[in-house]
Amino acid sequence: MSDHTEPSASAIAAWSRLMRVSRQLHEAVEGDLKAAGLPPLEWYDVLHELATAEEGRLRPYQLVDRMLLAQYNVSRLLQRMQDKGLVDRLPDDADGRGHWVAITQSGRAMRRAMWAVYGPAIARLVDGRMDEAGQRQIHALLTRLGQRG
Amino acid sequence: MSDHTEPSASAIAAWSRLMRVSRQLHEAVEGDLKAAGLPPLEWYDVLHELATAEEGRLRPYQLVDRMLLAQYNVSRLLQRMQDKGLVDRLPDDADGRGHWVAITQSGRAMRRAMWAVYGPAIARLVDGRMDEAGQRQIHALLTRLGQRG
DNA sequence: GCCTTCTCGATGCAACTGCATATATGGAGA
DNA sequence: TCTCCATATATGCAGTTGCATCGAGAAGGC
Repeated sequence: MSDHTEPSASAIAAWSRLMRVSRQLHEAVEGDLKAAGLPPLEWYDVLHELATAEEGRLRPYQLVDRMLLAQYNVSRLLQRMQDKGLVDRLPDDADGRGHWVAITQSGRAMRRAMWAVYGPAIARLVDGRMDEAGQRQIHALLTRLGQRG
Repeated sequence: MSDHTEPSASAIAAWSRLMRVSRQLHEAVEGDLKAAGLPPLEWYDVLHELATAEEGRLRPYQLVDRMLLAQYNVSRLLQRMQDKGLVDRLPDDADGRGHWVAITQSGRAMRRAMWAVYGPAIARLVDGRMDEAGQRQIHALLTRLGQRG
């Protein structure tokens, strides 16, 4: 589709829009959470992954894979969340190198509290601006962009 | 389009895909730049804004507006870039509170060097994965999402 | 068993960010 | 002019990130 060196004008336009809009929307949600005295979005992602995982627990490396976060970043994020009592670390009897990270009751409550802000934000920013057909279209197009190949 | 509280399933799907793919692509480009020993993407944005501005210069607050960055962040980013000789600060005779930030020759060279990596990355990640029709479509849809309203 | 290599996770240090606030000038109005 | 508020930019401090590396256990070959 190109000489693989100089991007097309339409690719540059799509790229810039993607970078700008995604950051803008991300910050809008972060702002809502902060205004409600809640922790950042990535805490929600962790809690969500854990809550929907088998037995409410995952190994840290699984979180690294699912969240596209650096390993050291996950390590410290979990430490902070544990300090707040939202997750627990439990030994993994089958693998002495690591441990399980399990969501606590307090963590489940925090997930609900965050969703009470996050959900309406998505409703406002996405449902409020685009009908379902557009949403499906953008989902499909972004999926193509995310495909490595 | 909704009760403005609970987002639709398609909105959640579009949202997650947007957050995930934009971050993934951003990191891919940052990785390319880092591998080439070049500074981060936002340095390119500053250099681009300055290079295309009247007389190659802008006031810091104009960069804040165009780049959706926090004021204190721009202040320090410019300091770092000045330390590397990529921009200069010049007094603004008409407004003693601030100053002009001007791109240097070295800054223009850095912009070219970064584009030599950035451009091909966009070509690979966008042109390589989607034809022009798709690119235009995603641009249009994202523009709608970015519209406050 | 023993060695080598790989995987999992944590951490010291430097760089960067966010928040609150400081400094200085501009501008409007009494 | 003097006062008061707004705008432009910088900065101290605490919290977070990135990078490199470390230590410990797992896994495979011999």
